[in-house]
Amino acid sequence: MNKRIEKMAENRAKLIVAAREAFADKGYSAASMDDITSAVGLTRGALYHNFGDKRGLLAAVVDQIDSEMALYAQNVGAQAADEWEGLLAEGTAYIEKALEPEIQRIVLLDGPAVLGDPSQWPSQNSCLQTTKQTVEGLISRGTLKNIDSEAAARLLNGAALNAALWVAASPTPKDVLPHAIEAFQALASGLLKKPV
Amino acid sequence: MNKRIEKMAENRAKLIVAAREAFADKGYSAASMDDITSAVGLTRGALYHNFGDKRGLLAAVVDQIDSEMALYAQNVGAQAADEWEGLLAEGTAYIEKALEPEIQRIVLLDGPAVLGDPSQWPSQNSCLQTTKQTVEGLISRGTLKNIDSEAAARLLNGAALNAALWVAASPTPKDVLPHAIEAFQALASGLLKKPV
DNA sequence: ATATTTCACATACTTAGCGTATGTCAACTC
DNA sequence: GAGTTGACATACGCTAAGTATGTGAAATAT
Repeated sequence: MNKRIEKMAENRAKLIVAAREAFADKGYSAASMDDITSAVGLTRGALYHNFGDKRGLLAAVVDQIDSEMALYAQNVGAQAADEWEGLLAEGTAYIEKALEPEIQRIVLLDGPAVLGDPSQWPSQNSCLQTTKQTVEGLISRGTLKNIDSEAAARLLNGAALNAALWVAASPTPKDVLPHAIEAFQALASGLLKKPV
Repeated sequence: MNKRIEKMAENRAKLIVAAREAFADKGYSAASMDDITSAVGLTRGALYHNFGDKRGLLAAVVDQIDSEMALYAQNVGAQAADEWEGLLAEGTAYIEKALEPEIQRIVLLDGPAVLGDPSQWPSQNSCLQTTKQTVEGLISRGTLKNIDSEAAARLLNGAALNAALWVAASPTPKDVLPHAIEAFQALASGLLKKPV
């Protein structure tokens, strides 16, 4: 029973997949809603019914990607030797993830422009929450200086984000990436109470 | 003589002013070119002749703002006691500048989304160049660790930028700003060879 | 089991705004 | 002062977002 809500969820998922592809490929504004819907055998009617408007669709896509990234970052962080290494690992993982064109285009470029500041997103930017928690743990354990955890998390993410943009846009990403990671870890070490 | 190029420069300037206002107010995509031109008694013909397309207009606006910011940052940095203090001062100046809605909307949100990575802009992001030079000076003097100067500059700017976005979006910017600045300075100190 | 309602989605239409092709008149050239 | 250039205006087409309305299958009621 309830074949309708089942079908609806299925269509929503299909639309998000199609939108994700189109947004990544052409960018938000150049991606047409007719193309997205017809790619999965639906019409704009379905889109407006499910997501309200084009922004709503982008929000749904961003939310999905964001969740995936947070999950990934958490896994990477959990595998590190200690929590401090975990923070560094999370950061570099973030940089590497952000090298994917899809992430850049949708989450780092179009997302903020269309939806506004990431920290205000309904998805709450789960990625940010992850690092914030790690930072808090490290502060309470006396590893890090006693600074505002949200501030630290935001700046770390911002640094990593720009590092990724820079690396991706460079003609030789492979050569530049190590420099970016090195710089990131140097900056992060500024948060340590007792410098290495 | 040459009344024509004079008039043209004047019109260009007027259009940039109008565009700057419209972009800051409504955002890039919502700002209509008809509105911009009619606001200064011209038509879209003038706009397309001078800037090629809408993107070209945004590029011109961004270029102007960027130059202003670089000039400001340099002045602030030059007034500091030493070069290290100058770097910190530049960073906080950047954060404070980025609190202006105009800067945020045009340079930090719409700019990257429409024009792509800032470091590839024709204006070369003069602001970035300024910090890069400061960093190089500090490295050669042995104050900072020997890391890639461009990487350091990019990450510092990125951190500052996100700090500004965060502060501006917060319900109580005044209270949050000091935390942002504190975190920024902590991060920056990670670049120091001999920690304070 | 049939009638009724609901609602997920389709269809048709309106409108806004970018880009382009063409026109025009003042400013420079010869 | 006739010809040419070029900065800008005018007019048009086209794409694409949003909206209002239609439709048929699934859920519910009788």
